[in-house]
Amino acid sequence: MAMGTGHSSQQLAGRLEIRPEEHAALVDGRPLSLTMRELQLLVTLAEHPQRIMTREELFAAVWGGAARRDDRSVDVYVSRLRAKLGEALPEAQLIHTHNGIGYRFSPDG
Amino acid sequence: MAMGTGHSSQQLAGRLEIRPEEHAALVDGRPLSLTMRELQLLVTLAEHPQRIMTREELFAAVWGGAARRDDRSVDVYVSRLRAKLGEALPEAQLIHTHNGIGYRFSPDG
DNA sequence: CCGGGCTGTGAAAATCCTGTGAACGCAGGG
DNA sequence: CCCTGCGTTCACAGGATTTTCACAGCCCGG
Repeated sequence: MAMGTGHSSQQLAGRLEIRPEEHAALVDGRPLSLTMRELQLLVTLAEHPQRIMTREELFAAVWGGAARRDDRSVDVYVSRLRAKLGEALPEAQLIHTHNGIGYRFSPDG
Repeated sequence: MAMGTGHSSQQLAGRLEIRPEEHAALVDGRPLSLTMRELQLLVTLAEHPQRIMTREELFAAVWGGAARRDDRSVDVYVSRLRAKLGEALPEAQLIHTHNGIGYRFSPDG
C-alpha cells in the first residue's frame, strides 16, 4: 500500500511540489486547485526541467495524438496555468516561452 | 501509513473535533448528529488532511468493495455531510471538490 | 402495526471544464 | 510607418461533472 508521500514526488526549488500520483500540486503544502488538463500540463513540463518542450510534445503528452496545425490549446492552457501559479507564487517565472519552439519549465524562476 | 494506530481524537484547527472511537464528531464540544455513513465518511476524509481522495478510495473505506461505475453515493453523502457541517460551522469550507478526481478535507477551510 | 430515521438511486438543477474563435499587444522586416 | 507573424488573453457555447432533491425500501423501537 504505497499511499504515503509518493516517492515520485518532485521537490522543486523550495515551495512548489508536484505529486502526479495524488493528482496534486502543492505550494507551501497547500494544494493548487488545478483542472485535470492544467495538472497534466504542469506535470509534463516539470518532468523535464530546463528543457524546451515543443508544442507537439506537450500536446502529445497531455491530449494524446497530434494537434491540428493551428491548434492553440497548449498556449491557452499554459496561460491558465501561469495564472494559477502566479496567484500562489507571485514574482515566480516558472514557465518560459521560447519563440517559435515551445515552452520550458524552470524550477527557480 | 498505518491507520489503525490508536490516536483517539483528532483536534482540528479550532472547533471541530473527531473521535472515531466514540463514534462522535464535536463542534465546540457539541456533538453533531451524524448518521453512521456520514460519520465514517468524515472520519475517512479527516484521516488524510489536505490529501485528495478519489471516490474509489472513499467508497472502499466507507462502503467497502468497489462502487459501480456510475454510483453517486459518495457525492450524495458528501452533500449531506456538508449540509450538517455547514449548520454547525457556517463560513467553513472543510470539504473541497476536485473535479474528475474526488474530495479533499482541509481543517482550516 | 405504525412512525421515524437511515440508505441508496434516479433525475433535475447548478456548476465547472474544455476547446475554439477572435481581439490585443508586441516585435521584426520591408 | 505599416504589415505580418506569433503569443497571450478574453469570451462563450457545448459538454461533462457535481450538487441537490425526491422518493421508495428497510430496519427498529414503540
